[in-house]
Amino acid sequence: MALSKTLKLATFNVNGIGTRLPHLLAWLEKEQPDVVALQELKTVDATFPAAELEAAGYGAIWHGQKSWNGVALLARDAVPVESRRGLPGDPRDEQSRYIEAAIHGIVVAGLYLPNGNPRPGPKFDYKLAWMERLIRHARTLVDLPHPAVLMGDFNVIPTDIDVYDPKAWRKDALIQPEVRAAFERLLAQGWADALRRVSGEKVIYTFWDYFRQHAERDRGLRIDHLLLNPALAKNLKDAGVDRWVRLQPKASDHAPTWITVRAPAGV
DNA sequence: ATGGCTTGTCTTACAAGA
Repeated sequence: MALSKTLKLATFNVNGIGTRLPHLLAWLEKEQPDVVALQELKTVDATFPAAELEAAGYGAIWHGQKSWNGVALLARDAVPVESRRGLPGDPRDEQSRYIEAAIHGIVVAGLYLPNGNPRPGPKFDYKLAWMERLIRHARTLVDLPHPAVLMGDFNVIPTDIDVYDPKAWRKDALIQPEVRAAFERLLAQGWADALRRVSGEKVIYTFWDYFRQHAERDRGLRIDHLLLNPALAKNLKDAGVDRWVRLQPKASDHAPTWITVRAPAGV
């Protein structure tokens, strides 16, 4: 038997793939992830940089949108086999926030959960409704015999240790009790929060805003998550955040967040 | 309570982000 192979899965909110392509390519080259979920492409399908990613060794599928949102999945030396784009449950929803594919033997859901500010208001209502649709769809994935991951920018601060100053954020949509409760209900289906599972109670941030040198001062939030179904969680090896990407000039406000897993049998 | 900064856009102001 061959030694079991390790796969690295990562999520990265690029905050505009047009501006951030050099950062993305440098990160791919250095860290060599096998599976990547991207959020906030902020570009239409026609201008997604598929050729540049192909040249870097990555097959891709993407769901763009003018100016806002937009998600993609990348596969190193492979092409993602798309199973879904867009969450079921609201045919009128035109925001590009969900894409799903089979990659290297894993069901991979890449998501960009709505921010929800300002609150209260229609954007917060949309966030809560989107979370209900995610919970309903995730129910169909969690008990699969195949490994599955939900990864992306969840725009949810799960607990007070996931924010540098809970009081400063207490009115924000990312920290509201009903948002946290919905995230807890998602986890309660059987999903493992991989960063927490690996790191215990350690403080981990994945986002630092552009104000007051928050990145350099490490005043951040943990809002990018990788949730693993039981079939994948049993293969979890390690997890982390590539904070060095956030400290580059002209960086996204998010850093790539990753796990390593033992590859599924037959991959 | 606000603003601080960054992105993309039918740009020189605005909406949206978190």
